[in-house]
Amino acid sequence: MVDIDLYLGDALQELAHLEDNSVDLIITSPPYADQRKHTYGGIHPDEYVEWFLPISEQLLRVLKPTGTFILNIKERVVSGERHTYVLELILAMRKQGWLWTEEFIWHKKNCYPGKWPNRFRDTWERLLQFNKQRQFKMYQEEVMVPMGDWAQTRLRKLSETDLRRDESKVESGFGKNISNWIGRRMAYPTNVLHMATECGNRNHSAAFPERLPEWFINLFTEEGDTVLDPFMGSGTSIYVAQRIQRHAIGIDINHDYYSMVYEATHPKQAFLCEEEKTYAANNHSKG
Amino acid sequence: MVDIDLYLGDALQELAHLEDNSVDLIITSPPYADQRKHTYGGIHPDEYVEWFLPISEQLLRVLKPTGTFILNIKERVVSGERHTYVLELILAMRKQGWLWTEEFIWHKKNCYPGKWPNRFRDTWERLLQFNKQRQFKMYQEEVMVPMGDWAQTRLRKLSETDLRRDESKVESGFGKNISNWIGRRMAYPTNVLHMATECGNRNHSAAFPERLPEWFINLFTEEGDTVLDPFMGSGTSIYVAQRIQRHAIGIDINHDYYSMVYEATHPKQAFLCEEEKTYAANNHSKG
DNA sequence: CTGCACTATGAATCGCTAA
DNA sequence: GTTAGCGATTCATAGTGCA
Repeated sequence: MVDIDLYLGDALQELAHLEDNSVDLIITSPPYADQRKHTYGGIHPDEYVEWFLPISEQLLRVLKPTGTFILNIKERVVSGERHTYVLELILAMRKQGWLWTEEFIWHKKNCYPGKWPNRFRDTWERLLQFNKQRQFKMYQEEVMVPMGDWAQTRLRKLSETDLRRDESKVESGFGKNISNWIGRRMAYPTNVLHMATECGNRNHSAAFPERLPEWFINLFTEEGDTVLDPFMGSGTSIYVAQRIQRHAIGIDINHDYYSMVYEATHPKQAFLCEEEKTYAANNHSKG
Repeated sequence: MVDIDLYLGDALQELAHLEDNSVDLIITSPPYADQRKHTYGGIHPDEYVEWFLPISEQLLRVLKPTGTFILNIKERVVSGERHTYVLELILAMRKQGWLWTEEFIWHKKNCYPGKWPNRFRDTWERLLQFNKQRQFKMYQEEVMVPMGDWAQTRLRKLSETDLRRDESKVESGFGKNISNWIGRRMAYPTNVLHMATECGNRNHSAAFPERLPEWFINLFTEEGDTVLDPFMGSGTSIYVAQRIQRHAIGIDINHDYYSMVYEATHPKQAFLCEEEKTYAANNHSKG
């Protein structure tokens, strides 16, 4: 069984314990900005960038050159406006040395109902992808999705246009190198992720559903790679990382969260010491 | 029939002809950076903000205090990174006096295919909502969508094909026969819009499908209100505005586009002079 | 009018090579 | 060095025509 390292404490301080260039994937959902001063994790919107930059500097240090940082974030509405701290954060992180490679959209399908006089329900969040360099590890085949039904009839006989487009040098498009398409059942996904928010978890509200970190962990890491979540909360990404055989590192300042994740990820430790290989093999079908 | 004002020329110069506080809704899709070079000359990503700010200043001037500005835009990839001109534009427009009220996501279900070593297909674009003040006109009831339960049971009785065809209807409420759903259980939509790009239309490529401007025009204006598109292109928003009885103002620098939109929006002018009411009524089924 | 097959096409990006 | 051009790669949808 792969290791799990859990740290109880402030993200900035605990990150100092990690070595340079040691993490393959950072995926986290930091505490959202909050105007209430004294709630857990609440950072005032106007101070958000200032608060996060030292942390992202540490993250830049611990991430391998080929690694990826996925930041789940969404700006709050303040005084009827979307606050700009996320935009400013992206610009500031670029100055820090990060590359803003991509922005995925998480479309939350079963978002809670609600109505406001001049605003609809907010059913999406940003999943910002940052990298240290243009070349990074990505295992696209691990997250392929079934093609639409259209493919069955469509690929049986390519249309006139499909063939013509192949000949035409100007128009690019479907039909080039048709051999690639014979028997193709799966397609590459897009940068929009449709996932319902988790509602089955009774005891705690997870930041995101398991499928979300699972998707990114499969996309950006191999078995045995290291996944870091510096704001693990209820530990969804840590738990998923363990399940699919990644080395997980989790940090949280809240003792209840820390204990809960520790318990969940260290079940029957003594028993498993001798049986880890077997356990790991059997556990594969669980995903 | 409501008026249509078309201007042939540069957006910045033609906007000067419009009066202060005279427009209820601005909806436009300006040329993206380095895109559409043949018609708009192509704006370099690094100069995009600088190029757009004088235009947005004019837009701020002509928009009514209760009006809304919807800006359709997406940053392109430059050297493996998402360029930051859109983020910078939002920050700069706020300094200009705009409020960044909301960001809708347009999920383009049929995006262009493609595969790259470190990137998936880009299936979404931003629809930035800007306002002059916190209180603006919004007619939320005009864009309600059928609710889950009822839609599910109703659709289950339909054939496989119908089900597939109507999926978009259920998700987004942008179905054509939306009137059939009125009186059923309706819900307010979200800030994620699921719509395919237009694909059947030969001869001209529209920036967005008709249902997109239609949705925003219904949401932010009443009959007789004024809708402005300073980069009308093939005129989708102008045409829709006319169809649903809004006063439309369109600007484009390209003579072919101008002529095409003029022809399309001024059919059989002489005949219609006497029969405009009848024509308008009959024309409803055209959509 | 419905069901089905067929067709056209959409704001793309990367890496290599030539100038 | 720097840029510009071009080949290679890749899906999903709506409209049309016809039985």
